Amino acid sequence: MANKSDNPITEAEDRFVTAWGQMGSAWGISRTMAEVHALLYITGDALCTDDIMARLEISRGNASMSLRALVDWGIVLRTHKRGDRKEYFVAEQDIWTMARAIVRERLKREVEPLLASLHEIRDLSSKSGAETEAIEAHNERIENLVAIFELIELLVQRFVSPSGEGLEAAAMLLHQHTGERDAEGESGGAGEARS
Amino acid sequence: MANKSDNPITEAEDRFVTAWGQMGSAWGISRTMAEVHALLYITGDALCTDDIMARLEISRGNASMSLRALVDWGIVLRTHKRGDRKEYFVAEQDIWTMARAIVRERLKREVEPLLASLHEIRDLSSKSGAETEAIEAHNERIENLVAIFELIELLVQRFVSPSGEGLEAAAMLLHQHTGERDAEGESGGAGEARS
DNA sequence: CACGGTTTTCAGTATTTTCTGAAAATAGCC
DNA sequence: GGCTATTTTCAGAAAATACTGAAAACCGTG
Repeated sequence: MANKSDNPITEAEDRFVTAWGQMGSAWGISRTMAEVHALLYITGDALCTDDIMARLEISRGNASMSLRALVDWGIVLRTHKRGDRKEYFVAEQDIWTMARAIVRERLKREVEPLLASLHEIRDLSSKSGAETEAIEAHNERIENLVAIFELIELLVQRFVSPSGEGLEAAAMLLHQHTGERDAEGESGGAGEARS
Repeated sequence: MANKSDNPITEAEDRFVTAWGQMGSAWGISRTMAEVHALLYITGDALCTDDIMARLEISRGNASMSLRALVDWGIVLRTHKRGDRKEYFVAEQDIWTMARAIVRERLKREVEPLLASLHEIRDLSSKSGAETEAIEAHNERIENLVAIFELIELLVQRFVSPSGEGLEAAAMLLHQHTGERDAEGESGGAGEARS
């Protein structure tokens, strides 16, 4: 068997794994977790822990923890092959479903706690007896933050969460609404992936 | 002079600094940088390096580097006070301007490089002579990624970047478009902050 | 152009985060 | 239940990241 860079597809996969891993770490996700996801997504295959360990050269523990996290995020699913005791993992292939899961999860983990803090802070601030100009300005700043994050939460919930569909529609709507001036042709829309 | 938690506003400020710092680190921004920004935003004052060092208990070097980064991001501005040699810093107070700056910057730093990689990977992938079903599926996955990130880039550029205004409008549009069903009243919209 | 005040830089250190590897838990099978 | 294959956990190690402090650079002034 030849080198792993024997064909351009494998090379492309590796490059994608690297790029996605970097993106992930810039967004506060562990590089390895993003790489595992990248590998599962780009190959499209059901891989077992050993496949992933081998391809990414990581330990069993790391693979196990990353996979669990990805399953928790809802962008990777566990599967089995008949007659094989091992667990296999597949990435969600529909890119909008994936995007929704990611956005939903980040909302839950980061925006909601922040909003909870902001509400507490607002209560605390309004307890201040005096009503100087400085205090009013402070309160207004808090209000503005609460308002923008509530708006974000609302929008995300509307387009991303419950029923499912909607994000694409919104994207298309905006796309249309602002008028098309893109250079490239409409080759391969992002909404057509198989689920 | 009393304790620093002497009044609820100061307490609220500290809490906000902490919450914003946590949010920042979940999003791949250094905690301190986010805290410095939080402090400048929430106080609304022009503070000098020493003020910030004292309030956040950080070193001069750290303060200097964080401030520079914030200025680079375009969400903090340098100012001066007449008859004072020191530099002072103020946070952008308009929350939409701030949001636009942040989104724009992240697009530039993280989405654009990813897209560049994806384009290279696409070229690489298409070099594969053979056209098996597996290869076609691989190419389609890459196309889907390119499409979704190009859409994101386009939307962000449209609403966030050049002319300036637009994000609020979009938000309001969507807000309207999906029909209002929020429990709370419309107290204090996020768009009214002074610049 | 020398001086005091101010800011920046950066080598070294501290802290945080991530990863490993082996032991413990779990799960299917006979 | 006992046996083996597989997965999970987690204490400690390694790597990455952030922070400090002091020296160097900068900058307006006399």
